[in-house]
Amino acid sequence: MAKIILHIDLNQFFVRCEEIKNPQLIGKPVAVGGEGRRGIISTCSYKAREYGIHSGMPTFQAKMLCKDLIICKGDYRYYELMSKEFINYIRKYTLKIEQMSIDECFCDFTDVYNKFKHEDFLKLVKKMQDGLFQETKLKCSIGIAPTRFLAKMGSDYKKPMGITVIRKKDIKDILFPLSVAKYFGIGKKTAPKLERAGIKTIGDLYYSLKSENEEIYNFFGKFKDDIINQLEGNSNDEVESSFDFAKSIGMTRTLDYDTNEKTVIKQFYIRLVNNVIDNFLKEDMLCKTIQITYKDASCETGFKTNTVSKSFKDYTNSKDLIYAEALKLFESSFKNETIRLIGFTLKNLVPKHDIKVQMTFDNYSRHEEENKTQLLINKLNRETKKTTFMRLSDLKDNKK
DNA sequence: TCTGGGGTCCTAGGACCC
DNA sequence: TCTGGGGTCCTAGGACCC
Repeated sequence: MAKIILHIDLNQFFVRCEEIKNPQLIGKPVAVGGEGRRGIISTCSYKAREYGIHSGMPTFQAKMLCKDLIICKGDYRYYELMSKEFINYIRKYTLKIEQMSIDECFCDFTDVYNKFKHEDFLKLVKKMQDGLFQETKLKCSIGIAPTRFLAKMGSDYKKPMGITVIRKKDIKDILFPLSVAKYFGIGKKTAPKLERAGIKTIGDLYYSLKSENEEIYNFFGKFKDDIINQLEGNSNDEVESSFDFAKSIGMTRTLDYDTNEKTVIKQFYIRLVNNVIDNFLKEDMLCKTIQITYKDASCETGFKTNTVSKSFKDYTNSKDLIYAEALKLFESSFKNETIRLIGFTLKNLVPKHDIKVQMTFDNYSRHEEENKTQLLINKLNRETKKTTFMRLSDLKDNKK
């Protein structure tokens, strides 16, 4: 029997958190974002959207559109606490929850559904939505569907406080008329290309793939079947209520002013490296790769981002090793360009518990090449882990 | 005043091993 | 002389999402 998957999406979450903290903000043009010279809007209230403000817009531009715009700096610790309240509330209904980001999750409601008739089930979902609001003051939109993809598209369909059911037979009516840019996974680079090729709606996309339109077919390569499956309601429907480990930890920061002064950039970089290593060490993980990100200040190249990376021979959590290699990589990669942004990321992370390590990392300062790690990657015991950890992870729909 | 920052996944070319 | 082919890892870059 088909599954009943819910996707629950908190409406304008950061702004809503600010409104809960300070109800005087309700109904006003409010945005959460950076206030500095190079700040941008992260989220904004529906009132602010009436002025044409949207996320990703530079703050100064948003202020030009609405001079009364209230900018909140953003309190991410507080948002994380609210996010935990959200998940804890949903747990009253099911434990099959997969948190996708700070403000959204998938739930498998198949068992819940089986206890109710269809009509009663919708009432139950409505009750859950209202209950969340009463208990936490958070608003959410809910998509109900037999697959994750359709549930995700459903929660996006009607906001705020929407509930949208997309059964297989509803796909043509609900999704096909939508702009192709609404398709989850098609972003601002791909959508214009498709539109130029005459693919304007999700329906156009589906029929062109089905008719084996060669241009579109080649464009999507191996994903064409995934898209067809998603649009026929046959894609992945497993909700994995598992602990999802981060695969990378990093920080990037935009400088207040572009510069090519090596001493300034290096100082800035060292602060980033230290912060990233500190965050990493809290996670009980090992890493294998370090990466530096540079955003070139030259406008002609359109803020081109360059990365350089280096992998260690073995997984490590040695602060000394990572720090020393981070400096080396900087020295070998920085070419006196004018820099707008710089970042440092640790990649290829694995949980320490999953690896049996004979570590001699402490010897690093004596002889770095002597580090010998013997790794045995064990299969995660996913069942015993809880889903409270908040990490972005990806939708499994595209994975086959 | 002039476009952030946290991530994930995929791809392609080259190196290297067998 | 000439130079296969599979597999894996590393590196860099691109697209996308929240």
